[in-house]
Amino acid sequence: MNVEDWKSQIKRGTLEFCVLLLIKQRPYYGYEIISMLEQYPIVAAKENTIYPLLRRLLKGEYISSSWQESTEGLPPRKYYTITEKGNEYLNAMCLEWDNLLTAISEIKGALNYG
Amino acid sequence: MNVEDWKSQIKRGTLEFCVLLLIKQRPYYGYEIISMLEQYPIVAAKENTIYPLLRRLLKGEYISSSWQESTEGLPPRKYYTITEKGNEYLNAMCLEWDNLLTAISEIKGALNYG
DNA sequence: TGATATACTGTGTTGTACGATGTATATGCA
DNA sequence: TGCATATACATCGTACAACACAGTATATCA
Repeated sequence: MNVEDWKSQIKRGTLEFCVLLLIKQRPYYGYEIISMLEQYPIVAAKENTIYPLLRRLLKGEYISSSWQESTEGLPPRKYYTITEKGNEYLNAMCLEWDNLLTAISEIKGALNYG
Repeated sequence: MNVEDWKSQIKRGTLEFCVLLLIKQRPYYGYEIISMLEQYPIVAAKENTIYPLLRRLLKGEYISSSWQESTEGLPPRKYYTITEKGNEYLNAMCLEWDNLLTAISEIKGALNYG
């Protein structure tokens, strides 16, 4: 039990949240998601985490996928698009995320006024 | 995979964070922590979650405990106090928590400007 | 031959949340 | 006496996401 372990635990759920927030914006392909998240070490994750996550979201029909040929002779890319079900899921997540921020903020506040 | 599952996942790490934030304020006993967290459904947890968590924190020496007799004939209470090591751990968590909020905020921001 | 970018797969481990259940003390009610 | 309720702590087993480690495959460029 240390801060590194905690950072790994805190990603549970948050990673899924981040990925859906990205895909809601526009279609993303897997490698692109990994690169985007790398910018933020606290939510960075490698292939062995992101691809299973994308597969779970596909299976739950929160996202859909389609292959696109690359223009520069690169391997084709699988683009992921959010579905209507995914949008509803994400909206529910956003509400719960706000609840979480409120809860932690108030618990922290008790440190000053409790 | 649904919002209820996600709420359970999001508690990973956050619960530990909340418990330490509470205990930093003043000594708390287990049942009191459970009652406090019940006020916020997103971080609410039962005995089977909180007591193992407290035992892990004790084992890691992030908190210490002492039994106190109850004044009204109720069962004795085990009070938990944060240690110096626990304070350092909590400070590191606070920094990472801010990183997380920044990351999610910027990823959300990409929805508007990206 | 090697590096880089893209894209996906598989095995096994770890650790936390949580369902279910148990132990124990004291009060209140019929 | 019997039963419910509140308080207070504990144990057992399961599910699952993150992740370490490793591998497969295509295509470009030096």
